[in-house]
Amino acid sequence: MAETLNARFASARRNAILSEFGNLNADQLEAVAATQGPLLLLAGAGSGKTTVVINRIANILKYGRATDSSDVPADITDEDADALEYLALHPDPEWRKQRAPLMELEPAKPWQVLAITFTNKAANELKERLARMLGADVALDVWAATFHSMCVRILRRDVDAGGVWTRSFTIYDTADCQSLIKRIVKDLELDEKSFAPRQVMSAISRAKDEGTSPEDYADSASVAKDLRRRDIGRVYLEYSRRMRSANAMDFDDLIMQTVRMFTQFPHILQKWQHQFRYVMVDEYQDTSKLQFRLVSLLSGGHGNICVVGDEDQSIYRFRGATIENILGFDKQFKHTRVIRLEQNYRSTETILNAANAVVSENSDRLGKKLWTENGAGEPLSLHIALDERGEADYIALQMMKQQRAGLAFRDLAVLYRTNAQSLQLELAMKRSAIPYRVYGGTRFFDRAEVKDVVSYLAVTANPDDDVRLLRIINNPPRGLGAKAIETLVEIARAESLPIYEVLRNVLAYPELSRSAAKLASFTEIIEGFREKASTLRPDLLYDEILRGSGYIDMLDAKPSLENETRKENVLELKTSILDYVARNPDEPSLSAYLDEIALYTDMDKSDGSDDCVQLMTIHSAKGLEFPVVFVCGAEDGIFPGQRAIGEPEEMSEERRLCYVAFTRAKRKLYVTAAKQRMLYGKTMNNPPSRFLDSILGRQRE
DNA sequence: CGCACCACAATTTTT
DNA sequence: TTGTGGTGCG
Repeated sequence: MAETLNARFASARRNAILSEFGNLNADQLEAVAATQGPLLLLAGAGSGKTTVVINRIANILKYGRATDSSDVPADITDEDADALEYLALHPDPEWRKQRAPLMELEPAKPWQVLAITFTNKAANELKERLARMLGADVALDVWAATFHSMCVRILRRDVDAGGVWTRSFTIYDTADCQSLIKRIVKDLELDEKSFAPRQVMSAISRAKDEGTSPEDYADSASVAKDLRRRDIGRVYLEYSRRMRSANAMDFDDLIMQTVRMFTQFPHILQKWQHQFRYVMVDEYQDTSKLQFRLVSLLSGGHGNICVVGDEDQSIYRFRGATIENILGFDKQFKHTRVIRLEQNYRSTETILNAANAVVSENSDRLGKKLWTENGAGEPLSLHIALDERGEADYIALQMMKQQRAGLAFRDLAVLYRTNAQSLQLELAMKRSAIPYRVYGGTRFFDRAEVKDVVSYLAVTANPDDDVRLLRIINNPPRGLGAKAIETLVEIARAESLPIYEVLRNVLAYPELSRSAAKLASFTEIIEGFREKASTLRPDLLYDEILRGSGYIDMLDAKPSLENETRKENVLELKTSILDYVARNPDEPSLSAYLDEIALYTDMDKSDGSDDCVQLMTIHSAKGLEFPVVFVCGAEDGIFPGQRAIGEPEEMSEERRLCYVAFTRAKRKLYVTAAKQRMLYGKTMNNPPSRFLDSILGRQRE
């Protein structure tokens, strides 16, 4: 008797709760309800994935595990079950509120929910949507973050346990790391041509991803008698040393050191495992091995791990992402439930068929077929122009047509494989007077002048930051010659000290006597900033730095158009500091601001407000949608790229990239190519993309 | 120390 | 073709 009441109650409870999440299809509801244990959510493009993620979190926060458990309170009655059954059918808010306690089963606190996203932008959107649903106070306490920002938060609390880094460690961006590597390659007297910073860095990055230490790396090289690997191992070792000495971490370190800390100190791991009752990872198809390790560690306490992704949209292999994570999830986590979201709400049948046709040639898939109720819609337009200029003009012409037909410019997007293709498109937009915006390209924080002034801030926060210190020690010029700086660096190396330590005791080194006065005056400037940093608000400190360093004076000294732009950028940084201060009025700190800009390249003013057509690479279009999409450069050699042809793995990724490109379109898709194209000063005659054959159902021999 | 000139390379990119 | 980075000269 009690048995049936309990079952009736649990089932009614589930229905009552789910009735609150209207507008979801059966699969989506299933996903929202599945709160416990490992869950693999295969969400095709345009399948309402984000909505499901938001609602699932809301369910966890409001009702805990109630929709996924047969546990019921001991003292329930038939009336209670009746009430819930009534609620499932009659969405009366008053009633619902009254009966809420009946529906709850250990609701989670906001800070017990961890939602890892691919970008900061996505994390913010998640928080905003949660705030609208549940209130800002709840949303703010949910851990919605990228892998990197989550790790920073964790490390800032606990990293000092290891005794290597302090909690005020500095984050190096890619350019900082490359300049360090370049210096090391020089110092080790390796050939700078065959050890390009870029390549060395990606080798080191791969080693870190595989959990290989510098020592192991060098060992494996000597076993294999691989000379190049041995040398890279030497660079890797020295790189790690100097990063530690500078109290700095690169992006990979943020994750690797978190994993290391967790393995080394089980009590720290347990603390975090305990905190995160629910762990969610979005864009799981683009996670790396190291990230997988981190996810398994973090979710190892409660075992509630939900990953969301689409193996057909895995497009970041070049960056260490491994599609194996999503393909093997159900083997890594026992008793995984798999839910597929295959109904597409975004595109027409025509568009989906084209996308499916291309990606269905891949073998590394879990299998999934998108379908839609949207109907066939407009036919695809394929256009092969004479050259890239003709292609761009065709696109501009079609854009004008679409606009006359009633679409806004912002509804139109051009997607290309490589940034180099944007130039001709821009020119065509200009010729046709179409307002446009190019996404990507050089970012604000990558500009030299911005890096300079940020370096002043960074050195003020952490004077052991050698890379940034070297960037500014003679910038603006202070009469320090290359040899003086070289001597300084050598002393620091010989003594295994940060450069700044040598500077502080400059008089103790006779080799530096000739430049001692100049070095001391630099040290004095920095000391002055450091003193002020403890009392001054970051924006005021910044004013002080611009003046005290002589940077603004330097720009003013030689008025030119270029220097005007630089000054604008330097002042724009102040805007960003002020913005940070406004968002953190209680305790604005310099180091927290530096964290933010290290992890936030996305200061991009995303004005959806101005009416421009949008030009971007396919990669940066991931997650976006547009009524009309132009995919250009559909030629073998461009898309798929030359490097991918003949490489099955790479070809798979290019097909997925094509799938991503096509599924951005809601109503109409254009695919264009050029018979002849100038690239890097060379004219090439590329055949039309093999992807066109897939779309048209043709075989190529 | 700054500027001019030449060589050279060059998917995709967020953190 | 374009941009960047290194070298050499004034």
